Amino acid sequence: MARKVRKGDVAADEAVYGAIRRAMHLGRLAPGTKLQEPALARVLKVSRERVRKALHRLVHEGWLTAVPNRGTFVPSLSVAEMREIYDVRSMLEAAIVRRLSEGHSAGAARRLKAHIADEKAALKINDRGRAFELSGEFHVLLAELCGNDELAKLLRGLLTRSTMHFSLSAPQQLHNCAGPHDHGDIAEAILGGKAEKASKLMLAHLAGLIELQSTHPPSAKRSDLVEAFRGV
Amino acid sequence: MARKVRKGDVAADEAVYGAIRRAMHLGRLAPGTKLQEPALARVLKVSRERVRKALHRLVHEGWLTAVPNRGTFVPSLSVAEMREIYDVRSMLEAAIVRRLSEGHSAGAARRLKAHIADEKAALKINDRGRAFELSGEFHVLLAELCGNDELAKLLRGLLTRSTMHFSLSAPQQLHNCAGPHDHGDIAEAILGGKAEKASKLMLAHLAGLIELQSTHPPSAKRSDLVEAFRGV
DNA sequence: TGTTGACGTAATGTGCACATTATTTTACCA
DNA sequence: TGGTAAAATAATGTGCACATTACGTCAACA
Repeated sequence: MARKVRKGDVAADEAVYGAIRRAMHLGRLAPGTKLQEPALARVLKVSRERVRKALHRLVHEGWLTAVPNRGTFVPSLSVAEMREIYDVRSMLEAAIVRRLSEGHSAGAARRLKAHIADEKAALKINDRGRAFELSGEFHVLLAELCGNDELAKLLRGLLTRSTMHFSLSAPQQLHNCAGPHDHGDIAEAILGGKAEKASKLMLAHLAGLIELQSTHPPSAKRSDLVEAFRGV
Repeated sequence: MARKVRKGDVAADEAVYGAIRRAMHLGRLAPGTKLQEPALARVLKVSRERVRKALHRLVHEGWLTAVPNRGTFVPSLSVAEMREIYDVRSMLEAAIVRRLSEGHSAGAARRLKAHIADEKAALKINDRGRAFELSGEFHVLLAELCGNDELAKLLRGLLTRSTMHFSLSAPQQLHNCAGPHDHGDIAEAILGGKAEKASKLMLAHLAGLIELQSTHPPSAKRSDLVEAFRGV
């Protein structure tokens, strides 16, 4: 990040924004942690204003919660909120797989097969981190294959928010999806044109994720900022 | 708005944000209009920093588009983007009415009936503005009746974005919904427990809206800022 | 006359200093 | 010793001044 800072440097903004998001995604920032602007500016080696801008953006996007004159905090997503998000995802993703089952391009089928192969490979060599990442991207991929950018963007936001409190609690020993072969089954149903089956499988898959996450209540301990942003 | 500006004054921020959103909703700001910070600060009688904050928020929420070192502009929503948004709405709202048809509380039924009555009353006395407002709220109401806050919040964003380029082009002589009795029919199907029929009606309703909006291409003329924010 | 170049003006982006508020520490008293 | 209040400290919020960039104007030249 040792670049010359010029006017309108969107890369620096993105770097700060990305660093915080990455730290959250890696589970380095426990819910309830206060993100102090001076401390963050020191750790990330940027000005306080840049930190402020990134924090405001993250608040607007729902990643963080701001309390006036108090500061910005990592939210403690309740189980109820999580269930609501999964509920919305169920509506959208059921419609997505149904639509894909009823018709998709040859390129879509190829990308889908390639992704499933990647996931299996990652599981085979026991690469937890990669498998976790890919399992999340699977759901985004399905949205992208519909050819609707708005849909993909929306689902990406829902996915990251729904997996947030999960990855915040215990990201090391988790797998992003209940059954490792769930994705393969869903893809198979889509490629076979079985709309109802694909829809049912997706709903069951998401229901399984809710159960899995509900059993992992997030811990209450606060995180240290210097530790959290080590190498992100 | 003649208040003493104190530390952490969230009301002032909200006022600026609301003024811009209201001006857009009223169709005062034509697509392509540049929102200059000094001019806005003069018109709204606030500091430039406050305007900047509001603009950044509106950009992050998708209402405006920012070009680095160039400024912030009222976006020209293409027909393709509009269709994508309506596509997502179709997925969600079909699921919503299906769910409501399969079961809802007595209070939900009462609120739904009351809303339909309000809409009919507004149409009867030919109150275009009120009818326009209510017709939009109908869709949000359905989401709210599901008891899922995340869902309602999401749909509200989609609704405002989808009606944006419409209200930007010719908001005066428009009705927000294709058939004036569409909402009544949908509500009737929901209250009668006819899930499939309600779903079909909603999809047809949204399809009609797309057609209606596709025939109204937004004008290309720029807006004057002092004129746009008169009394908002 | 059309085009290109430089210059002046005005906008955006950023860091800094200060005001205000919250939090912690400390001292004092019952 | 426990509790309360006040002062010190540190954080957030805001306006301002300056640097940088884009845009419009005008003149010179082919």
